[in-house]
Amino acid sequence: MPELLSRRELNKAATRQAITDAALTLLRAQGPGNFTVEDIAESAGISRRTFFNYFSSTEAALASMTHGFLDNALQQFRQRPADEPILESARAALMQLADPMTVAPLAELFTLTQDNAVLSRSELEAWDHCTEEIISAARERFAGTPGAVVDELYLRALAGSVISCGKAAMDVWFARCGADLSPASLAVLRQLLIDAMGHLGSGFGSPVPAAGPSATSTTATTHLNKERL
Amino acid sequence: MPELLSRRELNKAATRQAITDAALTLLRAQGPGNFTVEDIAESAGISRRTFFNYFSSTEAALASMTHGFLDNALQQFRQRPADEPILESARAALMQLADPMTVAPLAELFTLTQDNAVLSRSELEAWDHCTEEIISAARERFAGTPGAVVDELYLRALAGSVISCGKAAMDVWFARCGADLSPASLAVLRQLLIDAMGHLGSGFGSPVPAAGPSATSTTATTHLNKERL
DNA sequence: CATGAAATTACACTACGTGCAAGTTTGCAC
DNA sequence: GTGCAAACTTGCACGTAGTGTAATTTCATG
Repeated sequence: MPELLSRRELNKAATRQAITDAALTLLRAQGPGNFTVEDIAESAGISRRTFFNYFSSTEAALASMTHGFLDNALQQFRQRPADEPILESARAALMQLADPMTVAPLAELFTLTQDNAVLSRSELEAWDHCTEEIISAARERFAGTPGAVVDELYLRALAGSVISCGKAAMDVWFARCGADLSPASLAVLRQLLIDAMGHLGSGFGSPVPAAGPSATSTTATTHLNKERL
Repeated sequence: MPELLSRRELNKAATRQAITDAALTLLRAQGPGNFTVEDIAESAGISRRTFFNYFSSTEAALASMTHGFLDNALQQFRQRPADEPILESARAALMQLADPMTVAPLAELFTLTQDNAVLSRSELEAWDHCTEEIISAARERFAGTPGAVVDELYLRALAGSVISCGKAAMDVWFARCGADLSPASLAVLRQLLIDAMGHLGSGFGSPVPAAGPSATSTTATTHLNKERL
């Protein structure tokens, strides 16, 4: 009776989930750096060795949330029509992130680890990994148009900049709203993402975001400054 | 007889240098991950414990080169006139990197570590650290103009994008030219940096770099593709 | 149920990173 | 120079990370 997912795969998924849950619980309770892999394993009901069969480190286990978050955005990007301007595709993909269910784990993770060097390092790695995937996705898209010569520099500079803008928007949002997930807060995040992509699309011509033809960009970002960054 | 640098500081600088030299030598000889901190310490003529008084890990010792490299660029940025367009300042600062003496250590480090996860992680951290510093520098610059409201999102998105473009240019350059430090190769790097900043300044409007008013941008980047990335 | 593949586990081992308490070097005042 | 205090180095011990290996258990399939 072959189901969609075999027993083995279900077990693995459950174990994986148990590990990340246990890691997050311990992070909440003890704070970063105050618990060991053994603690996680015990809390997840597995052996220390099994933990390492799933993740190479504590940080990797926690960063899997960020990976899931970014994979979500990447999936959105891949589904955009190929003839759409690429910056518009990126904007639309990033917009999907301003969803309560999506950002919630990342927001908490951010607040819990923002002052921890070794953990933010894994976050960096996750963003970088996403950049590489965007490069692949964009390369495939351009390769679809026949006869086009793909400029590797263009791809990499673009993908890196898009990710940087997404990261900048989230950083500012976290600094401004903390872990607030209210509709108003998420609206701020959306506007920040729009504004950041607006800056990118207009070549960073002016610190005051010029309202694009399609974006009714209220200058919500220019009124607040001196945030805790 | 108080010299410019006291004996203590000279000794520390020498030890620090001995450590990084030893680490680089071992990296060349054994390859990444095939030597220990103890090996470095012995090669540098110090104890294992002393190594950790200077660097928190092997990767940190090696990443100090990248830090020096990027600090150089940052210094250039800070020296640009405050009324200059900020993207032009960034372009000028990045241009300083295309200097044989400056890129040589970084180029070698890159070729030696490009397929090593744990080492490139430290490189990422160095670039991120530089981003934060650029944000500070740019914030100070804008704060200089009286009455200006500093848009934190603009700052962070801009700094991140500039760094991403610099990184993209170096990545493409390494992929294309390897560790070649000939004048021709460095000219390629300069052109890549110019083109990347051109893309950024024009809002990534077209994959073909539009020759800016001041840049005689031959489209050197569009002819080659399928590089080993 | 029998059999083999896949996953978990215990165990051992190397290396990392740090606290601590010595010992050594340097700077400074007398 | 002598003495002293601060800075630096070193050895030691300890807990933890991460990995290889071999034995054991769990699952799928005939």
